[in-house]
Amino acid sequence: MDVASQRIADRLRTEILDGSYLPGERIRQEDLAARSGASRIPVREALRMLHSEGLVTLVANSGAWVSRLTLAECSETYLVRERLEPLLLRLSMPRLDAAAAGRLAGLAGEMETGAGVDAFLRADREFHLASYEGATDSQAWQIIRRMWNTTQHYRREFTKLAARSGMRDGGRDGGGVSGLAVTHMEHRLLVDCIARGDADDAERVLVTHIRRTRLELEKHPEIFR
Amino acid sequence: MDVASQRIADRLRTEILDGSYLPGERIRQEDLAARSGASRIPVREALRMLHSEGLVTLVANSGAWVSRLTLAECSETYLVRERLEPLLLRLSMPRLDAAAAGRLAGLAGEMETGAGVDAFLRADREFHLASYEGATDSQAWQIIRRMWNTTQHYRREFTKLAARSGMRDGGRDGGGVSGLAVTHMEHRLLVDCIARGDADDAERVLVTHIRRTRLELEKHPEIFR
DNA sequence: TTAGGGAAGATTGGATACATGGAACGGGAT
DNA sequence: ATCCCGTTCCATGTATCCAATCTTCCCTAA
Repeated sequence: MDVASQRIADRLRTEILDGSYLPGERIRQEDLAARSGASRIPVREALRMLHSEGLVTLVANSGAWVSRLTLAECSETYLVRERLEPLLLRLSMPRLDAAAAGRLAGLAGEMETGAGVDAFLRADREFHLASYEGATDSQAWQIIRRMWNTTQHYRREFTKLAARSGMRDGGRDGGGVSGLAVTHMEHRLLVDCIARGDADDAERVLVTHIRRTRLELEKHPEIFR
Repeated sequence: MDVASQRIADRLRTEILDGSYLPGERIRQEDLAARSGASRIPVREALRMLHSEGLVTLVANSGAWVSRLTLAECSETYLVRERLEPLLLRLSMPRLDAAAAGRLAGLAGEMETGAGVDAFLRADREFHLASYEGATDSQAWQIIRRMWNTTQHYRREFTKLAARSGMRDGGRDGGGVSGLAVTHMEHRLLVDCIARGDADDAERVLVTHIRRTRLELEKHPEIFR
C-alpha cells in the first residue's frame, strides 16, 4: 500500500526475528518514528502489518508489544504445522529439482557441523523453508512462514537449552542415539524422499519430525517463563 | 489499536461478505471516509485490517480492491481446509456438550428445508463454525474463519448454480442420490460423531465432506469467470 | 504497610493539510 | 489509424497538529 511503512516493517521484523526485540517488549511509535526518520503515520501502518503477521500485539489506546506465546499456543502452532506442512511440501515437491535437493543436503550438512546455536537456527529455518520453495505462491506457504516467524524466539531459546544441557552429546535413556542426531537423520530422510520424488513418504517423515519436536518442546515450559 | 477503524472495518467486512461489495470492486478511501463520517486515516487502518483478513487487496500507490480468487486459489483453500478443519474439530469437540450437538442438528435441519440460497448459505456457515465453537481461541480457528470469509462469495455463486441447475432434485449419473442429499447426510453423520464424541470418525467425515465439495467446485470454473 | 484514588505526564487516535506517485486522456508523429 | 509520449488530474502516502485516553506516580487513609 505504501513504501515507508514497508521499510519500517521490514526493519522491525528483522529485529524481532534476530532477537533485538524480545517478546513482551513494548514498542513506542515515537521511538520507531525517530529511528526511521519518518512520522508516526507510517509507523502505525508498519505496526499493523506486523500485527497481521502475528509478530506484534496491538491494544487500543494503549500500545504495541512484541507478541509472546504461551507454551499452549506454541504447542498448538506445532499441531497446525503437523497438518499443514506435509501438504505444503506435497505442493512444493513437483517443482523441486535435483539442484534444490542438493541445496537441502548442503543445509542438512551445515546443521551437522555443530557451528553454534545461531548457525543451526539459520540453517534449520532455511532448510525447511527451502523445501517449500516450489510453492511460495500458495496460501499454505504464507501461513507456515508466519508460524516460523512467530515461534522463532522460542526455537532459539529451545536450541540454546538443548545445546547447553548436552543433548547433542547423548544423555538419552533407553540406549537411543543423541537428541540432535535424530533430527539430523530426519532431515537426511526428508532430503532422500524429496530426491526420490516420493511425496507420501516425505509427508510421513515430516509429520514425525514436527511431532517429535513438539513433544521435546513441551518438556521445557521454563522457556515460556 | 483504535476504535473508529474497527467500526469501519466491521461494516466493510459485513458488506463484502453479504455481497454488497463484489470481488474485484475498487474501494476508494474517500468514499469510505465520507460514508463513515471519519477521515482517511482510520479508513486506511480498516483497509489494512481487512487486508490481513484476506478480504481486501492493497497495491502501493494505487489503491484497494475487494480480493478475488482464481479457481486454483479457491481450490487450494479447500486443500488447506481438508487438513486443518479436522484438527480444529478435534480441538473443539471436548468442549462441545449435548446442547451444542442439538444446535448443530437444528442447523442441519434448516439446510434440509430448502428455504433458498441465502438461508442455506447462512445455515451451512453457522453449522460448521458452530462445530468449532469449542476452540475459538485457537490459531486454527482464526485461519479457518478467514478462509470461510475469503471464499464466501464463491460459495454463494456455487450454491446459486447448484440450486438453479437442479442438483437438488437429482440429475446424477450412476444411480446416486441427489447432490445436496449427500451434503445433508454428511452433516448428519458429523452431528452423530460429535454427539458420540468420536473425534477419529468426525475427522474422516469432515475430510470427505470438504474434499467432495472441492471436487464439485472444480467442475464449475465459470464461477471464477 | 498497603490499598485506593486522583492528578499530571506521556502516548496513542484522529483530522486537516500538503507532497508524491499513477493513471487516464489528449495531442502529435509515424 | 495506431502507437507513443507528455501533461493534467486524481487517488494515495506522509507530516504536523490537536484531542482523547491510558499509565504512572504520589498522596491520603484505613
